[in-house]
Amino acid sequence: MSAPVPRRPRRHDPGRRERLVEAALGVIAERGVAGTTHREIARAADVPLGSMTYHFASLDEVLAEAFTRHADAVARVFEERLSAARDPEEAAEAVVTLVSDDLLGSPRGLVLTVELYVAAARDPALRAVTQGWMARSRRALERHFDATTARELDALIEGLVLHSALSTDPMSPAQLRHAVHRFLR
Amino acid sequence: MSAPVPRRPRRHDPGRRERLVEAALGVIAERGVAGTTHREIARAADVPLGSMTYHFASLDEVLAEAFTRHADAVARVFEERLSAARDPEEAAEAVVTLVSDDLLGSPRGLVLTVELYVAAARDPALRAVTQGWMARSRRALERHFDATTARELDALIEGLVLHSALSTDPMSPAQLRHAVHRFLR
DNA sequence: CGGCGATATGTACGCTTGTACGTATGACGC
DNA sequence: GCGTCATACGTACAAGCGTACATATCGCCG
Repeated sequence: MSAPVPRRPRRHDPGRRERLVEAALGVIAERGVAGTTHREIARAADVPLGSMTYHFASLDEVLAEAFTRHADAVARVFEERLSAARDPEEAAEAVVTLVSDDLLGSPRGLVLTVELYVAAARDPALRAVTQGWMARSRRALERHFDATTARELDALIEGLVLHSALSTDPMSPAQLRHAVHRFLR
Repeated sequence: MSAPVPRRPRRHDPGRRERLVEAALGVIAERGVAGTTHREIARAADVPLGSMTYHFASLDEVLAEAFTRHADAVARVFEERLSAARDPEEAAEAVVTLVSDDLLGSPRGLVLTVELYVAAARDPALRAVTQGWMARSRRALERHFDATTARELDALIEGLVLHSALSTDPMSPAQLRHAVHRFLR
């Protein structure tokens, strides 16, 4: 009785490329860019190694697409929250929700963002991604605030998120609200 | 006539361990943690590969010491600038100088900091480093501001630095001053 | 329904990595 | 002076990497 070798039955998997990009994001969040390899992504998506080289020209290409997807997702939430606000007061509250719920809600997005920053420091293509993302955030804020305020507020958001993430005791929503209102007062 | 093989004459190099840690920081800044290897550090410090395994138990140990050194250096400057200020007005100006000159002055320190953040996300030992650093910064700010203000201001500084670093057009000292004073007003 | 081109798969190769370890050497205490 | 031991050095090795490529498979169009 030979061992029942589990031959891989998988075939005809449309959208596999997208699933691979998604799997790559998961691996980056869990192991970091440093621990993100063709083999690790393939394992996460349950596809053979060869599938990676078929769908992507290089590992850098996978990373670029994954980070682009991440930035786009975060920017979209940012825009939705802010476009739902009807006045500066609601906009301020939207920012608080954004930080405490969306950005600090799960460690995953946070880790991905910092990983992107590091990667962007050395890859011009990724720097374009971060810059486009920053521009979208600022534009969303400018629906409610003047350009200078928008830029400064965007920086404050960044700082609040990062600081809370690194801290042993993250700032509570009330503390975040206090900081935002103090700045906008 | 045999080729004059350049035998390595180096011997008896007290303080080599420290030089290696310093060299590691240079490599991290230039190639990132991902590109930081025993061989790369050894090359940067002009020592043989074997010297690495003699002085350090593992590569992680080198990274930990290097990042600790970096955090300490930045925190020290932070403390010096703020302890030199005599009143909140001077303290505010010290913060502006800190951000525009010390933190944004050279890309090196900035890259090292973000690399540290990423590494700390996965290494508890490094998280202790970032937390100790943050505590020192806050304590320095508390010489001039109440605890809440200190914490919020610290976050704002973080955001201003990161945002300027990622942006195509970094904020000018005047713009930074505007943001700081607006928050403290 | 037949074949062909896009997609999927397994494997091999050359390279770099972290680390271990045997040997060499010279500074320093006696 | 001399022996000893911390320090320094060169090299070897197994593991894991990105990537290339020959082969297999099957949806789709004629």
